[in-house]
Amino acid sequence: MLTKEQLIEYSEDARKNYLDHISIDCVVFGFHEGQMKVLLLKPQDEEKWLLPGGFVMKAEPIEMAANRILEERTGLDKIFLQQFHIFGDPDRAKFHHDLYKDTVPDQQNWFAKRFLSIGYYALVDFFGVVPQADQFSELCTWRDLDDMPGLLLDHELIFKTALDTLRLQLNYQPIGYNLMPREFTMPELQKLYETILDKKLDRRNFQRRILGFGILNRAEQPRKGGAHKAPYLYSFDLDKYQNALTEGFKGGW
Amino acid sequence: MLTKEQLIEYSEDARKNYLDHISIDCVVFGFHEGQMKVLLLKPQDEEKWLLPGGFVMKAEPIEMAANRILEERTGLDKIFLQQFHIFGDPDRAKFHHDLYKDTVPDQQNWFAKRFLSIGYYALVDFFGVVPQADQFSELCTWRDLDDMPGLLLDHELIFKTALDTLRLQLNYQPIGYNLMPREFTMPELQKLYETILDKKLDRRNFQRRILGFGILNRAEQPRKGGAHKAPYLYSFDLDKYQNALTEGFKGGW
DNA sequence: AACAATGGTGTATAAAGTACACAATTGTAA
DNA sequence: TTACAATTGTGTACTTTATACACCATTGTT
Repeated sequence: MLTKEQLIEYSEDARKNYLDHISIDCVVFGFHEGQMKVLLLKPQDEEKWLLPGGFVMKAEPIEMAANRILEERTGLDKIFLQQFHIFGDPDRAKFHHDLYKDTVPDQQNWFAKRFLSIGYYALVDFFGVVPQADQFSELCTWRDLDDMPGLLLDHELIFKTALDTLRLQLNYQPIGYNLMPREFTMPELQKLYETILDKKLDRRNFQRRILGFGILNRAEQPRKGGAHKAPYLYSFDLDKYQNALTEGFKGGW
Repeated sequence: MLTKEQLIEYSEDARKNYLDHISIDCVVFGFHEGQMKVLLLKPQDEEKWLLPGGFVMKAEPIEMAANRILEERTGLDKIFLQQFHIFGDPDRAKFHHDLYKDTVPDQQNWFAKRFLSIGYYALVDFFGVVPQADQFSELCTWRDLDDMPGLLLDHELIFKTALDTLRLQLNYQPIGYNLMPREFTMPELQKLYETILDKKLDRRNFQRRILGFGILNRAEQPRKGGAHKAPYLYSFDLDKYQNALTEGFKGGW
């Protein structure tokens, strides 16, 4: 929790630089060891957590704002971002207002405003991220999708909406380039799909379908060294992948 | 075009009642005589047209704002609305700013601000709508989808995005309840789909697919009186329709 | 050498999508 | 009255896609 003075200083700064009433919240997905991860912040002196978020500078395109905000949290630039919804309930963000309402007048508290929040989801390379807390938080870290803590404000809703959108996208767009390492095996990619969809897929049918999309290149050499049969390594054909992103697939899972 | 005084008065009013920096633009689709229609406004002294739009009151949920704005333009209440994107380019709405920049100082011109616009599309009953121009416009009327005039600002982009979204929704959601009269024939419904998708569909396969969704009731009596064979009349089963809206279909066209 | 675990490939079957044919009804023209 | 065009209802063969399941190959372990 900020001191009264810190809050007022932050507020003055924000009033100068940021658009009123607009915030951005991001659901950052990563994938590691067969687990879907979400980047979360733990505010100081709070039980519940928050999605990484921020504000839009007065002359900044919103997509650029989302990128800037996530670069601060992850160290990554040029993140794959997808705007998915705007959350505009008048009471969605009374939290910071209530927190300080007795000590700081609303005029001086940037957070006392009503905020509409633009929801972005991001797909990022787990290993590329160096989580970095912001000034309100004591912790910024990955959390497993099936071990999510409670979230403040309406961030549960934002998260859930992002996940639903991602699942829908899976039906008509390729997913994975931003989440997988450069080279990966078919079972690894399948695990990603299974994690996002939260259900088992048939190994053989998955392989046929994915290969049918025609966006993968198979490496000459299989991966050696592990136990069991050596699996082939695949990588995304970026040209065809980008094309599939724009054109879209048919059908559903 | 407003006079200087009108603009200043409007601006004072708006500053009091509306959220800064946020606007709403709506793409209202109707269907009549086998043609897809969009509700457009023709501003005074302008060649190009605009989508109906407005602002969000300080304590008003955004969905309610969209509803209020459209009620003013159409006379309809409880409109089927779908938020589909937020348009946030910093330069997207410099139009009204430029128009008055020499006569009204930015401080007094509500339109001189930067606006992020929330895009909603609406599906409405063509006959239920009584188009009503706003104070900036000389005309509010339906335009054919294939006879669209030029649009101001980024409204071409907003319109196009809405149409793309609608086409996508067609793949996994029922469409039609809000666009068709209570009773309609299968060829009439097919025409709606063909118009939205802008392509011919096979009559027999369309019928099978639509009936397969299980959201239609067939009336006892076919429609009499027309030339040619009397077609059956169908209506949507609202319960099943609503359920399909939530649950969604599979596959694509 | 047998075995468990994993991965690659194939095949039979079911479901869905596509293409097309034919019969029924109704108004119009000959 | 009859032939015809236009429109609608229904069926059927074919193709493509989805699903379920079987078999073999490779590698480390026992």
